Amino acid sequence: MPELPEVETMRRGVLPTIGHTIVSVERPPCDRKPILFEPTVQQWNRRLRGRQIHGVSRLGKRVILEIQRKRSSAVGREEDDPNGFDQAIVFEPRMTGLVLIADPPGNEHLRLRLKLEGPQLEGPRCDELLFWDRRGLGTARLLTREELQSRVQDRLGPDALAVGADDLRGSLFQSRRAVKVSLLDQAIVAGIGNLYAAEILFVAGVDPRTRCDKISRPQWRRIQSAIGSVLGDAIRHEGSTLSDGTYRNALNDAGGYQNYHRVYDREGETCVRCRTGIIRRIVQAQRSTFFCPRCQRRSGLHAAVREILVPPASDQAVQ
DNA sequence: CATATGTCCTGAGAGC
DNA sequence: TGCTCTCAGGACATAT
Repeated sequence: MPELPEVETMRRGVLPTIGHTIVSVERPPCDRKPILFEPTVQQWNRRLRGRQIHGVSRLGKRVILEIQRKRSSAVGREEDDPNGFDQAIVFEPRMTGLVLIADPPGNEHLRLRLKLEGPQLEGPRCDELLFWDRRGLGTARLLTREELQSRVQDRLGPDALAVGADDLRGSLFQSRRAVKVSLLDQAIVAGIGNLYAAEILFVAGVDPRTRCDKISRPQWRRIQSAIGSVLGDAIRHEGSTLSDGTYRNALNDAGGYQNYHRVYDREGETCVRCRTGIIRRIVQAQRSTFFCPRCQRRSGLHAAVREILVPPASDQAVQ
């Protein structure tokens, strides 16, 4: 389920396509229902043929291919304008979508192929860029720069890697929703999904059921700090490939952060921090939430402080 | 207005 | 073994 770390890893993986020219756009035949794709493939070709990829960015959980603007030269010929982009391809992987420059996991479920040409420098081959999506909940859209602003950027809160504790508190201090549900709201903060919300609140030592209007300033600071550390670690490990094996980076390699999950999908296991609590699974807004009832409490002292008062069995103590 | 629920999709796994 | 059923959760539509 690509969330910020997975999408950021995809983004980095397709950076080598920058400077390449789009030769054609194809929608491979697919037995299944086609993904949401707009406008038509003819429009994609008309608007993209001969254009260069100017940059690759990320907005929340979307990968953005920036398409270089054309400008008219003195003699009236169109040429590439190195100063910007006027269109954007927006890939939204949702559950099982992948943006690839390597062969996809299978020939089935290939949704889009961009044929590219460009200077073949050292590094991975970039003669095509693919969008593959097993479940077909993902989307691929071609937007103008203005549409990217109004239809994507303006609807998102600050990026999770840049959000401040006061942003979070300011948006949520009157909200009665559970904090875990609010962290999934992309209009509050962009990039966090179900898996990382659980990991973040574990690191922050906050009970996921806590109402936002009951969260203290120090707790917001710990949540903000945990957002940065958890997502940063996950990016360093190139995201999480769960047991279904779906998530892959742009070269079709699995991520590694699943080996570091502390609570996600660990119901019934002993908490890795206190070595006493048993990880619980509850359902919030129709999604699984995992947490340690001992380390994550709605009120009272932060777990790190409690450890001083009530030390858990630690490795040092055993030694 | 804020918050909650329903919807889409495929394939893995459970249970019989 | 082979069938049916449930579940996973992104974002958005619709309901309360």
